[in-house]
Amino acid sequence: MTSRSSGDDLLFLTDEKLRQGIEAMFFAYRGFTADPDRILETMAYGRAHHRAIHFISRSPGTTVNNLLSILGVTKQSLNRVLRTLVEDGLVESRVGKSDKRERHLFLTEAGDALEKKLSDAQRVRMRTAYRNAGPEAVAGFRAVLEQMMDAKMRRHYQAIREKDV
Amino acid sequence: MTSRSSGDDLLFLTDEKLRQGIEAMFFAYRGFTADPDRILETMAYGRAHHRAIHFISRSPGTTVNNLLSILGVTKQSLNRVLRTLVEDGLVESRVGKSDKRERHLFLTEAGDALEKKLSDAQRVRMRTAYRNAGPEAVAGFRAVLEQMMDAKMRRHYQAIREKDV
DNA sequence: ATAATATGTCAGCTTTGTTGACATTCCAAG
DNA sequence: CTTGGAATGTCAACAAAGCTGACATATTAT
Repeated sequence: MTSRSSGDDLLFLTDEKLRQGIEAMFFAYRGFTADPDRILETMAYGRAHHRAIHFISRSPGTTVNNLLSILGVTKQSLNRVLRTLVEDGLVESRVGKSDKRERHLFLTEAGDALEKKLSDAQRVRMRTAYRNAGPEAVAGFRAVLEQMMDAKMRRHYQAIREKDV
Repeated sequence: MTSRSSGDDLLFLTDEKLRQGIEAMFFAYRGFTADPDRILETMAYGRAHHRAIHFISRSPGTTVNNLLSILGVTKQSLNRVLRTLVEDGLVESRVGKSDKRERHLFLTEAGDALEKKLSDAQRVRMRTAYRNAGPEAVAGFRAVLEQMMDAKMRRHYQAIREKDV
């Protein structure tokens, strides 16, 4: 653990450093989304579809409400995306067994194929970045990102993460 | 420097870890923009205005073309944002001295005040995250982000960064 | 003179978010 | 067994912020 107290060098907390961090986030997020975006624009889908597919893939059988909460959008906005994905046969929406009001979402084979395609593209960049930066940098990267999340989002993040601890 | 070769433990490069990194970026970016977004939605501005204001503040006198290249949008899109900022007296656009085709962009006092307000909100979160994670984590965070950028964006990032090295 | 550059602007389109209203289905509490 | 509330779907209208294409203007470079 890094010490956070007294004698520590606090130069990493100057406004200038913080501004650089803000810019790094901005530029990096652009890179982060660039590869899947390129794939998506060749079809009739956008980033919103990618996000839905990603989280359905990560939590098969998740309900619409849960997905809503993860994605942080309105049900109308999500519904529009989900409808096209169901119509196009990428997502299957099954009525809940115990509670029939709920819809449980699954990727079809075609949906899974697209997920893999998008996720591969994104992971290639992540893997290269991770490898170039090294394991310690990656640990730091994740620590800072986790601290940057809203508490609610952090819970979602940790819930999904608890797959391999 | 962290070693990148042979005997190293490569568990940080598993697909599962990479997926977690992808989700961390997604959730963290939401947190990253949340605070300024809350301020912006009380006025007639959005995230696009914030970005313009941020980079004009960082590089006073920058040209429209340079800003275009940093933000990665079309001139029509930027122009819409810039026009409202100039109309509202937050940004000043001065005809270039040596090349009169160029417009150099500056924040007015009012623009600077808004920049500070937005940037303060964003930095509070960054500072807390940085402090909680510690200096080494921050170094790793920035190393990974830098690796994640497109080469072109990395050049912009480094150009701005070279203010305090 | 002519070509290229930097900028601004008009019009129209797309994606993805928002509200508000309303219907349906179903669980659960009284 | 009725009724309230929850989960979902859907319609309409709207806004922010991207995009393309076309065109005008001023200025600089060749």
